Amino acid sequence: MTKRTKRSPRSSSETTTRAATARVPKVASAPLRPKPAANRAEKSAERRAAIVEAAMEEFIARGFAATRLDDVAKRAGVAKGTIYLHFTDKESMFEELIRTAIVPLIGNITMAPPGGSVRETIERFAATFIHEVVSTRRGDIIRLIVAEGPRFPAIADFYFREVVSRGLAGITALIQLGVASGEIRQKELARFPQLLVAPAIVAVIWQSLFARHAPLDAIEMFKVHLDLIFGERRTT
Amino acid sequence: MTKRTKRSPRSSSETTTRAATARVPKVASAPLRPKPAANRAEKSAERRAAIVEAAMEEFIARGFAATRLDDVAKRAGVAKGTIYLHFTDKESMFEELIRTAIVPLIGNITMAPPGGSVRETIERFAATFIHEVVSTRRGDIIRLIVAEGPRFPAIADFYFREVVSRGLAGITALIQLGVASGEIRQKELARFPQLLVAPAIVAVIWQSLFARHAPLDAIEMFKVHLDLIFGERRTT
DNA sequence: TGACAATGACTGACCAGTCAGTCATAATGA
DNA sequence: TCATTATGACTGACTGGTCAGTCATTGTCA
Repeated sequence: MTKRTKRSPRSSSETTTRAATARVPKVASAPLRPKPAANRAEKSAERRAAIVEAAMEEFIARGFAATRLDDVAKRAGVAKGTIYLHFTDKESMFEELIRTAIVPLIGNITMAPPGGSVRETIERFAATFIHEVVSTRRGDIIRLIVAEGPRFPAIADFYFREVVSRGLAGITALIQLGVASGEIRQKELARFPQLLVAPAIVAVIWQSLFARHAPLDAIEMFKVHLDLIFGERRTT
Repeated sequence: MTKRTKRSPRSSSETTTRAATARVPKVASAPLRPKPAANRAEKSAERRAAIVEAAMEEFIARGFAATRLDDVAKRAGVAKGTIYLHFTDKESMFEELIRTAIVPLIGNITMAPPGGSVRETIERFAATFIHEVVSTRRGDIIRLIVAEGPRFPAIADFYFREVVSRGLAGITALIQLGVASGEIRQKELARFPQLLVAPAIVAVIWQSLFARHAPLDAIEMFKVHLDLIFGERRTT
């Protein structure tokens, strides 16, 4: 019921921990040293980070229902009980994980440096997305949301509010900019910003399911897609 | 191990079954009456169909791991043991379900009447797809494949072989036709047929996750998408 | 009546969540 | 500075419940 209100981990110095095992400086008064990483709070934060990392891995590999917390604990190098010091239960753990995993995406997405043409902006954005999401484990998180969303309305809601609606709003603005400047012919595109990102979504899914059957050059595909919207690309 | 090879259910008269409980006519010779459905084979087929139907429902709602066969049995109006007369175990049941659920899709997809322009053909095809898949439970099956695919390589493989590669091949052919006839400007599109279907995939996902937040007119979206490919549509 | 289909109580493995006990670290005081 | 006490993070054996799969019994058709 009552959620623990640990603050999220700030520092994450992993290697130093082992190095400092032998002796712990007894600076009783000053909490001025964030680096050496050996006091209680920091260790706890590190463990939490390890749990989060391990849980992410397991959830991605097996889905929510099939993931065993015993396995998560083992992977994190921690006893099962420890998990419950950081999370109330499996379900809220899952939800919290998805939430925190998504947040950094928003940061990257919303910052859209307005330099250059609309096409350039979108191209840059798409390259970032493909590089940071499609080709990494974050893509799996998106797949995870698609997979578990219907069973976790809270997650679907959160994702819609924080990512989808904002992202689409930003893209709509970009499209309108492009229409105004004459770069984009098709005015109707602004009504369906989903069309612009659709290839990226498909790339994520393809990556998870079919990459080993037929690899897909997401960047190149997206360029062709942009050619459809902006007209033939000049040969680079 | 050994798969049972019952043929798929043909007749499905559900209400009549209950109505006919009291007395069963003894027409031993003539199998000319498909409706009353009371001999052994037919009853068995009906039960199997009920199980398949119920299992589909449960798997879509909960995913593979979280689905209880007790619930499937209850929903199908059957004892749990009966399920094991038709399927070896939960896993092979799931795989077989997905396979048989997908087959009808192929039928609908491959039949592409070549009348009219390429755009018309694609438009007709898309309308069918959206009507038959996006707006129905078959869309959920696609989502289910996305969700469970990584854990069931056999399913991902099957799906790629039987649906994705064939579908994309057909679409590639259509695109090349369009390029040859001058309807499609962008030759490169043939390299990424995924681009043509991407909006449909996105529509499926949107439907499952976000429809209640923001309904999406898939048909209209697809038309705008085709306008990008074929040029502005003439006002109907 | 014989053959086969259907049943559902039962088994055993599995797993989320608990909690009494341990021990490294922090606090206190002399 | 060192000894003593207090703290609370961490552990992992344990519990209660769940559920896939089985099989002896019962029902039904030909």
